[in-house]
Amino acid sequence: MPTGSVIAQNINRWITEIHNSYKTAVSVDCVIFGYDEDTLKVLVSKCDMPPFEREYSLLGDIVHADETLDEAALRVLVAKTGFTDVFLEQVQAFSAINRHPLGRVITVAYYALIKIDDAHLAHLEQDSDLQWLPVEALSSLAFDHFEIMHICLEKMRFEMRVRPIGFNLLPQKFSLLQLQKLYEVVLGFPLDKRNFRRKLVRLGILEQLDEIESSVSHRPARLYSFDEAAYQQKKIAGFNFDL
Amino acid sequence: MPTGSVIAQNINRWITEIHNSYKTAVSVDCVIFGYDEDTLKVLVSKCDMPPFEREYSLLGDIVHADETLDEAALRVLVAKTGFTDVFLEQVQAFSAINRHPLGRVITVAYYALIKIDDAHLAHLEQDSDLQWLPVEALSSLAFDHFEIMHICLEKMRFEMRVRPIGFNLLPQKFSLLQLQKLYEVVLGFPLDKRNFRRKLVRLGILEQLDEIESSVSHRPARLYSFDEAAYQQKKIAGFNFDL
DNA sequence: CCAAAAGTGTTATATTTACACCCATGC
DNA sequence: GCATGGGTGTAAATATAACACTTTTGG
Repeated sequence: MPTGSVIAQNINRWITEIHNSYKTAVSVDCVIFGYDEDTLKVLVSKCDMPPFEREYSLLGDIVHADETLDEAALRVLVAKTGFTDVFLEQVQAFSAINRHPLGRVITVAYYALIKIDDAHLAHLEQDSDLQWLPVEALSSLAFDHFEIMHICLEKMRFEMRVRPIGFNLLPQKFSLLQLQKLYEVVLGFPLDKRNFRRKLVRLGILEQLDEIESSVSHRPARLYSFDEAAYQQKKIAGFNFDL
Repeated sequence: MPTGSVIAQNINRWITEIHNSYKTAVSVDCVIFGYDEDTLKVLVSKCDMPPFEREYSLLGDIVHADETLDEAALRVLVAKTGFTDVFLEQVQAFSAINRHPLGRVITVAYYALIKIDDAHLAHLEQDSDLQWLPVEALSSLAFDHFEIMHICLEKMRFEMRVRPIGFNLLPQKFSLLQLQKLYEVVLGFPLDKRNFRRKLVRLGILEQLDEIESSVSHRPARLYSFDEAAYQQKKIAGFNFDL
């Protein structure tokens, strides 16, 4: 059992160490994925910090004293995209000592999934520094953001197979082939149409709507929506997407 | 395209924000799992910081200016356990604003898997503040460490089913029933002996040794070891433990 | 000879895969 | 009427799950 003075000594050591570490800043960076034109895209911003003026960077910011990491990530997302209905998931911290040119900045990466729609695109028009770039087209980003993007992409791909998060990239109402195409694009391999449909329908987490596609120049597809309530019920019994 | 002065302005804003955020410290906390006496245990330390003097805490420390998070976690682990051969995996950051009584401390949690052996236990004797406690027996820890432990436990359980990490908790040489028992204890449900053996052997990641158990009062079991090289080869072709 | 764990195969069931044609709509 | 994607079923192969007895060793 430590005596009182040992305790006081330990606390002093801690206070000293915490003060010493006050030269480390903490930030969040968001890898914001969207799906548009059968392509997986990332929202990036022109970088205004040397030596990366010619590069794009992820959207991020320093974490404020009065907010958690989740709150900071959501703040960045809302500020830049105007969205509040986003799927946001912490991935991991990046801490290479010289990853930031202005000093020690440890960053915590998140990935976000958002539905790209016309309202959103209109909102973006007002910020000419922001751009949706196809994931496949990216080969470098400012700082260590390319590595961060890549790791978040892998995590997202993995989780896509295990949890029903893909719906966050699609409109509320979608056809089964839209969904299949999304999986094919994100996972990077083709899926059998009949097997895919059977599997998804039998999972029981899709709600079949009394609605069909309109203004398509072929037989219109049935529309579905994700049944969150049904998923929550099934999740408890151990559940796997398994594609 | 931002002009030079806009860039300078932006950089100044960043520098200011980084300085403002210098009131946040970053720490690592390690959830160190060991397997002993058919029980999953966590290594904890008597807490010397009010108001948690009656509690145990995880092993952690402030991250130094010249080390990454991984390095800090490894440093903590080596300092406390004397081990260098450890499996260490980042889990996630915890950032509740008042999680630490001495100020804002954002912590990054790791879990570690180590082989508890006699040399290790002897090393521990010298630090009477350290203890191996059965995971099942824990109901509270200092700070938010119980929540951290719980989340790390869930992540470890999950990864145990997908990657061959369980071997890090066993001696180099083990019998199939030792391995099965480990899985049963960690996952929390019984496994069929014959199916388990068939599955593991057919995975092709175990090396059968020319050695058997000694000094057991029953028929001695064949010993195996984990074949890291074989695993690395198979992993590429997409691999799943699948228990 | 007894206790204790080692070791071993088969069958039924469920899951996964592969595969091809007719249907409804807009132009 | 034609181009386009919508929608449907079956059979073979594979994986999983359930289950009981004989063997070997130490004491």
